[in-house]
Amino acid sequence: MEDTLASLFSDTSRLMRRYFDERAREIGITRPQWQVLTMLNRHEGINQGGLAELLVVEPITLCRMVDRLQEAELVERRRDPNDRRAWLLFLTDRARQLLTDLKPVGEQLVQKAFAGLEPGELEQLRRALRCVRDNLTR
Amino acid sequence: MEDTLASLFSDTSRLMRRYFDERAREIGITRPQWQVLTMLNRHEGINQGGLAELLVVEPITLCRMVDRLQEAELVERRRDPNDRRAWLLFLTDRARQLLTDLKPVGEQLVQKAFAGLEPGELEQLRRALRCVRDNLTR
DNA sequence: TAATTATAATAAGTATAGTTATTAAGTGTA
DNA sequence: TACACTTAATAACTATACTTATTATAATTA
Repeated sequence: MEDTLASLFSDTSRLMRRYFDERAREIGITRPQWQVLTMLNRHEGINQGGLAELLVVEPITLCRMVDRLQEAELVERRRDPNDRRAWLLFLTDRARQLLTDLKPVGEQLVQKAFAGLEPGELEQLRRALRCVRDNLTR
Repeated sequence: MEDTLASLFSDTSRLMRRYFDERAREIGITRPQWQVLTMLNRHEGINQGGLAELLVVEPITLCRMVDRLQEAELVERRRDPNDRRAWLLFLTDRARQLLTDLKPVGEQLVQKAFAGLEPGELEQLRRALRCVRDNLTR
């Protein structure tokens, strides 16, 4: 089996999602939702378009995720006083508690996924991935 | 911005999918469908469970994809004469033509994604990804 | 100022990917 | 042989992610 880079990429990312989701489910959240909350935690008050861009996702995708997160009382939409088209996004207290609970799950995933790789190899991996991301970002 | 490995992984794989899908659409196929056909090309006559395992996907996911591929006359299901529960999968001539048309798309994606990385770096990247995959495979 | 263009959000529709549960058919064992 | 167990496929449901198209509002330009 030749293990092309492309197939290695899709396999590893699917496996990471699967691992995280299995553990996050009992806490009541999915990995993409957790990514939204994490990013929002660092940029509270951002609007949907801006958050979509940070997450490298289409605006409609984020819109639907915010719908569900709002329904779950994890995210609050407030009107932007300066732009009546836009919503500003905020975490609820419940979301902050969830993030605290999920921190060890994320850490364990990273530990398990990258076990056996030296710090230098990890740094090289990070550099290669950044390069790929920049090559494909338009 | 810290660029965690986990977020770099999900960003790069999403960007790769996006790039491929944009170009494959006019040919009338999605990236996961193309992966199914490619794998099937190497393992014609395999059953659905076996193909799902090769693709690191749940059987139900593959089942639905084969439904659509069959509808598009790209895949043919034939009964396994030795196991009446199972289907054996075969490519149609239309699928073979598609694969020929898509080959340069895949090659261009790889070229664009990994531009600027030395052969040694690519080999190291492949090794790291294999390690991650094996760490997470159960 | 009026018309045009751009932007923010979202609707409708489809594909992928997972969950649990079900059906049908093999396999093994008492 | 009869029963339990396993396996192959799939149904129903949900979440993510994309497409094109629409609505409302802002910004720009003629």
